[in-house]
Amino acid sequence: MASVARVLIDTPLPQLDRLFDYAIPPALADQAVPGVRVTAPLRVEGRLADGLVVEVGDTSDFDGALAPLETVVSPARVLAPEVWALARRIADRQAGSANDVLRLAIPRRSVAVERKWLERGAPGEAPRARYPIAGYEAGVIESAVDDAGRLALRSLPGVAELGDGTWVGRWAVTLAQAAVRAVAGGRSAILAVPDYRDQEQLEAVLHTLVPEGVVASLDARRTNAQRYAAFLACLDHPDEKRHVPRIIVGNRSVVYAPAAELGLIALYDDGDPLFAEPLAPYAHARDVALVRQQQQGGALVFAGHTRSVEVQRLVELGYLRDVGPVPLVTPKVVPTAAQQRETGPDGGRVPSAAFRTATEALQAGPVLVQVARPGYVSLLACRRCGQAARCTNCAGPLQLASSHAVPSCAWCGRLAGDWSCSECNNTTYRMVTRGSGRTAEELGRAFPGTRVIVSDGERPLTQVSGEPRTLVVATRGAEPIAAGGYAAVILLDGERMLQRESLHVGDDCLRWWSNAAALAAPGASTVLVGVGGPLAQALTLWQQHSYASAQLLDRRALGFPPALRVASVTGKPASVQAALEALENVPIRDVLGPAAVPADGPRSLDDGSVRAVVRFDYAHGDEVASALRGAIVRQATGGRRPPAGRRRGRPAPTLRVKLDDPEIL
DNA sequence: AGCACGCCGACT
DNA sequence: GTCGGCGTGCTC
Repeated sequence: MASVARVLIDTPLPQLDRLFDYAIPPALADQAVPGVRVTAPLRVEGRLADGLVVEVGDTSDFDGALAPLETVVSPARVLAPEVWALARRIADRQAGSANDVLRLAIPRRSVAVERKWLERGAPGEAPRARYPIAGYEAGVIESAVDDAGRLALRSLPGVAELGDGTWVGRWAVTLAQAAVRAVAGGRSAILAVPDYRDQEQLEAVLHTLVPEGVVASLDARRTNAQRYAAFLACLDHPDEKRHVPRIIVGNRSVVYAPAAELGLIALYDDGDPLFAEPLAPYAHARDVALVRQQQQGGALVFAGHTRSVEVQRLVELGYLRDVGPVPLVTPKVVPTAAQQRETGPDGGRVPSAAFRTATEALQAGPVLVQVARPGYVSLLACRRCGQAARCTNCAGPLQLASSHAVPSCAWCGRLAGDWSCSECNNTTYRMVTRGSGRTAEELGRAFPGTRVIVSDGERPLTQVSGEPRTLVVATRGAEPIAAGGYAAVILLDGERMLQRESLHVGDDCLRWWSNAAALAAPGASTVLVGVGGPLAQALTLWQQHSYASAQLLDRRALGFPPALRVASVTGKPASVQAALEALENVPIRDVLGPAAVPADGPRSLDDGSVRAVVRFDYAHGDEVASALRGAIVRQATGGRRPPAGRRRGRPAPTLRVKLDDPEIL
């Protein structure tokens, strides 16, 4: 019987982010096993901290006398050994705390849910059926799953019908089948998708392939109790003797799911910004998946209609194998030059070629129109001089929520009923961009006898019927699936989407367009309005990987990620300075800044923060992370603290480090 | 975070 | 001579 427990204390303090040894009292000897929640005294007898037993043994490196564990909270082993290894590695890589990672990996405890789980017997039987995975070279995905292959998988465009009349993207069928292959081989699979609409598709397919208890869903749209129940469903019940393989589906944090004997970890559409974790330590799900596959083995699949620059880099390094459909399947995409616009009943927004395509296709089935912005009208400008209308309070852009609404500021929300132009004092404005609501009104007039359905970020639809004379207006990313596929897809706002200023606008647009085009019926046309050049070419030829490859070349030339890595260091000038000094003996490439912060938009202008961006090579990631981590710990312990009187508001960390922040630059 | 230890100014 | 200031450091 082990006498020493190594415990991770549940605390946000960076200086306590290590294991503490405790003596296991004889009374707890058979309960204090790796993975269970415990309470233990810390520093002062009488003060108890929560913690997790990471491992047990008979010796300790600690010089003093070990304090005894106080209690074992529950027999549920919520911290699986492989999840601990992953959390430790990710925390180190991101200059963060393992506790922060585990907050994403383990839901808060719910006593009632846990009791129910413990009382119930262990269910689950592995499916034996095998399904040939269609659309690719025979056996190529199967053997990758069987032999721990690493794939950059080009998903099949198009939609597929399940037995019960629901339709899903064909990508979902491929990934579900790959997961079933893993489970049939006795190992678990993790399938990570950007949002719940993608997740519903995967679940629908899996429902037709495997028995109920095999699939666990860990999505964030549920209450904590539901999430904890789903989490426990992934664990082997204490009474269960054998390991039950499962298919675990979820959003970005599912990459931390407890899955012993992992056969497959797959991400769909890894370029979607939803895979970037907004909570410390800000690890991207793609990176977590890469690390986990290295640690735990099994197959690794990045699937999607587009190729992220990050995955393309790994393909070109030979780390991932590029696998595409056989035979080749490509949607029919027609670019339309911008100048062909004619003024018509639609207000001149839809060029004649696209108009003809839509009119014709509406007789055969539903037509998808993809637009850029949600809501009604997003921006206003002076009717006389064209100057953009801005808030007098914070200079944010003014917007209109409905046709009769008073303009309001998009940033601070202030109403601007008394607006006048800052240039010419004119008080009348006009609309310069049109959202899905406005477009729906216009298109309804342009296509008489047509039913118009709107799907946007606020009210997204999952599925529409295959009825003809249905026009579906959707903002990018909120396109519903049409039964049988759309008879035509019109990508309307390409020009405007490209106007955003960002390092990866091109990648984002190509992703939005490709994902929409993938919803078309076989042989149906997709019209890209008003965009030419390499992006239009990549979409037309359905060669998104070529665009990613060209992007990678650009990034190399510019010294931007993912050609190299970056760390942003934000905080008070003195803290940032100290962090940069900690990097003095680390072979970084260079430091940009520290510059006065334009960091997080209009909110944080007055807090006096600065930000520096450190660029470094992949080979030196560990050194950079540990040096920055040192600076964080030093600043948490050494530095003088705010005066005794407690300050209002949240404590605003004086030093924040983000590695590989996709929003940087 | 808390909380104790530790080495310099006004006090019975 | 001591009581107590909060700067510095530790938490099994």
